[in-house]
This record gives sequence, C-alpha cells and structure tokens, in this order.
Amino acid sequence: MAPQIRSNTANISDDIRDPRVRILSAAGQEFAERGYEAATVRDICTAAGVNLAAVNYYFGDKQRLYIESVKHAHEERIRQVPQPDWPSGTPAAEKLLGFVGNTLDRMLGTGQPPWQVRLMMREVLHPTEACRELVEDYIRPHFELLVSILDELAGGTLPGSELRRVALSIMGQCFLYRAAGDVVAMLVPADEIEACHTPRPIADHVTRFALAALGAGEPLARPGRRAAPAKESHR
Amino acid sequence: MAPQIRSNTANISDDIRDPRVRILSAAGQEFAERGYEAATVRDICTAAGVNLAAVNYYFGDKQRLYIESVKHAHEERIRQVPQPDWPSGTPAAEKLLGFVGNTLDRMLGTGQPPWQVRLMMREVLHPTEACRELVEDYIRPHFELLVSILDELAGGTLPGSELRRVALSIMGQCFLYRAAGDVVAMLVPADEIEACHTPRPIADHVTRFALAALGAGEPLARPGRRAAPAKESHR
DNA sequence: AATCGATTGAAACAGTTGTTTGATTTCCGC
DNA sequence: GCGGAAATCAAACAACTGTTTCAATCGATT
Repeated sequence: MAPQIRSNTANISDDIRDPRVRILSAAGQEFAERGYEAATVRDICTAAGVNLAAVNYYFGDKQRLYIESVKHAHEERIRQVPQPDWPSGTPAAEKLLGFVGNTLDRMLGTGQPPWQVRLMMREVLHPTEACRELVEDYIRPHFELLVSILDELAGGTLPGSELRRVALSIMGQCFLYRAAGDVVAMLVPADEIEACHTPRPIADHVTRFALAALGAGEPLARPGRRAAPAKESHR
Repeated sequence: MAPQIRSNTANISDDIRDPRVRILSAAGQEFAERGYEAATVRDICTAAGVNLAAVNYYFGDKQRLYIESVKHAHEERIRQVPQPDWPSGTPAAEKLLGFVGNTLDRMLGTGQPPWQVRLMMREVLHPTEACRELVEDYIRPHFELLVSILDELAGGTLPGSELRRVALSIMGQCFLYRAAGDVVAMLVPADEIEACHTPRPIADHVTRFALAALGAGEPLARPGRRAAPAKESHR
C-alpha cells in the first residue's frame, strides 16, 4: 500500500528509472514554467510518463509534491554549482568579482536559466512552506560568504549590520536581472542589452560599483569640481 | 446589449457607483493577492457586489478584465504618487536621496503596500500583455528621471550606457526589498530589520552607496588606511 | 509455482472553474 | 405612461481540476 522508501544514496542511473524522481523532475519543470495553480498534475504525470494516480501514491497530494519538488530542485542545484573556493591569500577584490560572477551565472545561466533556478525564484517571490529550508540551505550560505568577503574588503572596519546592507545592495543588483529581466530589456536599447547586460559585463560593473563605494577602487566618475559633499539627509 | 461607454472624466463619486470601476477595483485586489490563476471571477464579483455575469458583460472574459485592471491600477497609482519635482538649482545629491526615498515609498509604502503596487509587481515578475504599457507609462518615466539625476551627478562625464547601468544598480537595490522582502527578513536578524531595513534608512544607505561609487561622496569604508570615519552612521 | 505486498492502470468522483443563456428589471427620451 | 435599449439576475453549462477507487500487474520470497 504505502510506497517503499528509497535510499537517498541511489545512483543516478537508478534515478532515471525511479518514478519518484521522474515525477519530481517533471513537476519542478511544470511548476517553474506555469506556477503552482496553473500547473496540473495531469500534465506533470504525462511529462513524467507515469499514471495519474502516481502523484497521490508517492506524494499524497499536489501541495506536498510541490514542496518536495522545490527541495529536490535546490538539492540538485547545489550539486551542480558548488560554492566557489579560493586559495588563502587571494585578494578580496578578486574574490568579490568571482563571487558576483558566480552568482550571476547561477541566476542567469549561460543561456536559458535552468528550471531549478526559476522554481526557486518563484519561491523567493511568493514564499510558501518550502521557502525557509531553501533560504537556510541555499541562500544563507551564499549570503554569508558575501558578507565575509565584504568584511575582508573593508578591513574589519564596518559593523555587521552595515556589511549586511552592502551585501543586500550587491545581491539586489544581481536579483534585478533575474527577476525583472524582461522589464530591463524593455528599458534599455536592444544593442546595449547584448553588449552591456550579459553576465560578464554585469559582474564587472557590479564589482566596480561596490569596490568604489567601499573606497577600495576608483570611483566610476569624477564629477568636474569636487561636488559639495552631499550633506546627508536633512529630514 | 453592448455595455455603454462611460466618459473617462466621470467624477469620483460616480466611480464608486459605476459597476465597471467597482469590478476593476475588486479584480485588481484579488489578482494582486492571489495571482491570475488563483483569483476567481466569482470572488471578484462578490467583492464588487455585482452579478457573476457582469464580468463578461463589461469585459468579455477574465483575461481582458485582468489587462484592464492592471491598466486601471497603474493609472490610479500615477494619480496617487506624482513624479517628484525640485526647484532648479537643487543639488543633484539631494535629488538622488529624494528620488530613492520616493521610489521606496512607492514600492514599500508606509505600511502595507497598496494592492496597486503588488499587482504591478506581479506584472513585472511575470509579464503578460499588460506589461509593455505599464513600462512605458509608469516605469520608464521614473527610470529616465533617475538617469538624468545621475548624469547631473557625474557632471556629464559618463556615457548613457554607463548611466543606465548605474540606474539599474540603484533600482535593483530598491527592488530587492519589494520583491524578496520575506527572504531579506529571514536573512537578517529581526531587530536589525526594524532598525536598518525600513524605507528611510534604506534610502540613506542606497544613496550613500551610489554617491560614494560615483565619487561624489565619502566611501563607506577606508580599508587599509585609517579606521572608518564612521561619521554619523545612523541615528 | 504460489503467495503476498508493492506498484500501476483505467475509470469515475465530486467540486470548482470560466462562460453563456434567457428571462427580468431598470433606466430614459419621447 | 410607453417603448425599447441597457443592465441585472438566477440558473445552467461544459470543461477541467485534484483526488479516490479498485481491479490488474509486477516482483521478490518462499
């Protein structure tokens, strides 16, 4: 009656035959493409090549299938794109460039972003139960790595709260291209998109922007006369 | 048979009675809250206090109702939050702070962001037909205003493509809090959220960050050299 | 080969969806 | 008040949804 529990260490060739992971994979793609409501278990089962009843047999209902498919997607993604690691002694600025490039590669991919990322993005934008685990296992480690790079970059002179704000500023810039890429493409001339808004140039820009802001690189511009030191908010 | 066309200049007291705008308003809130698929015309009609058939009578079908409700939402929003305007001679840095603060107010609102914004955000994240008009009428004017402020700030030394990249960097930082606010709240300690991640402090940070990057303000940190100036960090 | 539980399969179920129908009421110029 | 268009209403429709049922099949252990 109850489905047999499969070992987590089953090898890949098994996975392809295992209807459980076939369903998870098909479900992830459908959910990523159409969203939770618009995706139907019928389409998922057809894509997975299993019977309609298999979803309820293995996962109980659609909602639990969704949660499991998000989990499965981010576990797969962690295996695909490991955390970058640098030899000790690598300059912090170089680490930052590597980190931003890696983040953009993850988010945008070389070509079409993989469905795993699009599914995770849906979860970030409209969180459900599956979100917390996603944040703790996938997002937070990356975020903390960025914070540590920034700490090194600032020579330990900035408090944690400020480091986190700067980290969010950097993540936000990457995030915009992933979540609102279509709108960006409407705002910027088409030829400029191809030239300046692909992963590598974006990474260069975001890094230069951050380094300059932290005083660890040349400012992007040299306004003619020393601009009046922009008195802080006068509220 | 065909519904009568109402003048666009009908006054507000009329609007409240006009079933057309009652439906548009109810639909916008439902779509913003639940998304296109999950929102039902039955719930919309109940909320609007009209008969089920009214949607098809006035708008034809659900999809056209959605498009019209997005249009209606951003027209309303434009009326609510006019473009900021400064007397000539206002320092560019001050304009930037005002712009960022205004953008965050629009996106986050003082309390719960209005449904109009949440609906527009859905359209940005998962564009449909209604998106193009939204971009041209609502987003692009704001974007171009930011670009012009940045141009002034850089003293005309930066090319348009670079200005647009910086503008996107700034918008991205604001955008993160609106679109991924829940995840931000999971990444940052709760007390820090209340202290440092509300509209005003964010606006201060984003502005300082950008000014420093452009060389028009003090860097956030002084790595290697003397300790951080920590001048008026937060109050 | 027989057995028994795990798995698959086709079909049906009950509920909800967007949409349509056709009668009824309301409104307004005459 | 009358006539006819505009607007409203309750009811039904057909299609699709997630879920359940239960018999058929498979696969390993005896």
